[in-house]
Amino acid sequence: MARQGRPGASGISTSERILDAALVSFATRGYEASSLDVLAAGLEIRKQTILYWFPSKEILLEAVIDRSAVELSAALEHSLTTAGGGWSRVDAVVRSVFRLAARRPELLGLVREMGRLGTPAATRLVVALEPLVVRASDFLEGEMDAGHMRRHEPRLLLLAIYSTVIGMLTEVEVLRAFGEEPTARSLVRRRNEILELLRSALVTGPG
Amino acid sequence: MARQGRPGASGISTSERILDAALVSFATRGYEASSLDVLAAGLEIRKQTILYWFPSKEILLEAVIDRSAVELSAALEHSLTTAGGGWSRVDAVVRSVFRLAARRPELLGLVREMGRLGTPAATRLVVALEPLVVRASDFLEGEMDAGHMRRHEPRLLLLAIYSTVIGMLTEVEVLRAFGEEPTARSLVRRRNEILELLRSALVTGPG
DNA sequence: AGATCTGTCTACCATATGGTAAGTGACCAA
DNA sequence: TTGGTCACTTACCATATGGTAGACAGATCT
Repeated sequence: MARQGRPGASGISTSERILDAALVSFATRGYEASSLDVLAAGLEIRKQTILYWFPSKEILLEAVIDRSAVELSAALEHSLTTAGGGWSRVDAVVRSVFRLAARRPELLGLVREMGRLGTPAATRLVVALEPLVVRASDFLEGEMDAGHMRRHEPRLLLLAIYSTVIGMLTEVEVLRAFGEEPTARSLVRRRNEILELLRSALVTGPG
Repeated sequence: MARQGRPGASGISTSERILDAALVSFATRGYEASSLDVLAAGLEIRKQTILYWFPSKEILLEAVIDRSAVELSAALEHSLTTAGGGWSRVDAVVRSVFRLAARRPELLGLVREMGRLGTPAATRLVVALEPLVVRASDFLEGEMDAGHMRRHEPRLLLLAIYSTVIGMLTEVEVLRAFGEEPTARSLVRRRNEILELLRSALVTGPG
């Protein structure tokens, strides 16, 4: 892994700036379509400075993934662990994902990009997020056992929730086709729509 | 648009073979990451033959999109128009999307790729599929008015359904992370899971 | 037979790509 | 003062990219 490099007068270190820009580019244009030259130009440094901190493009990708995985875990783990039981915890997690999407959309974009970054890059991200999946899945199963939620296969249910949330957060072009502009207001509407849907799909008893 | 070119002895015309291969490559590797040289090599022709039929890479993309839009519309329009009313129509449409995913996964992959193919390519696909969206949206609204389905904003509901289905069909890497192998058996399980979920989320009255 | 059209090819080209090698200046410890 | 490390640079390079120009064989038309 690349060492840190102290922050210059500018505030954040060069390597951090590179990671930030690379994350955005990988998440929006895609890894293969991102070029080190363009990246460097955007940062007003030379390409070789990038290669100084990250000896190859692939190593840069790995660094981006590792850092993003940490950030993603941090954002989710809190609400997944501490929020109340039953539906209110699902609600809390979904809300925190939406909050994350508003603050750092690139992170969700990178997750969506996973599919194209075949092995081993995708594996790296998957492995890093695995504990989260396990925890979420166990939680859902427990709630079903307790009769608080309709019975489904926890993993598949989780996959469905994931797909819905990620899709509604990242598919900007499709959004437009469906008449939604990617504004903050729209984000809230989409969040509420998902919550309603999930609630009526999952919660048992009087609605 | 490129003319057709009669089919050689081999069966299908060169231009069709190019479109097929390009669709697969665009859908899996992405447009920018697909190279004409590699495409040509896979077809055992020279790159210039591709450029003969499609004068530029972008024109090739447009042709791929146009053809795919036709195929997508055809696959969906039938079940969207003819299947029974209420829930059974939603059921029929979802099933036909899954059938399409089994037969021609590239088509769904291309749709998912839309986001990265910014304007005007994405617009092209969106415009071509717009009538489908309108019809589906109107149908949902009608069912809600009739009290057959829980009230939601039709467009947002459609977007959520779209996200879920596309996600569960195309996010192979995530699938693995969630313990699902991309087999035919798994496809059926995922389909049934989605149908159950949607049913409990949408259908009113005794479940 | 000669001219034309069609489909594919070889030969190039300018540019962009990821990456190597070797510098340069600032700072720091001896 | 000098030697070394750090952060970043200029100078290259082999390869791959999308695309142009034009040759060539076979079919079709006159």
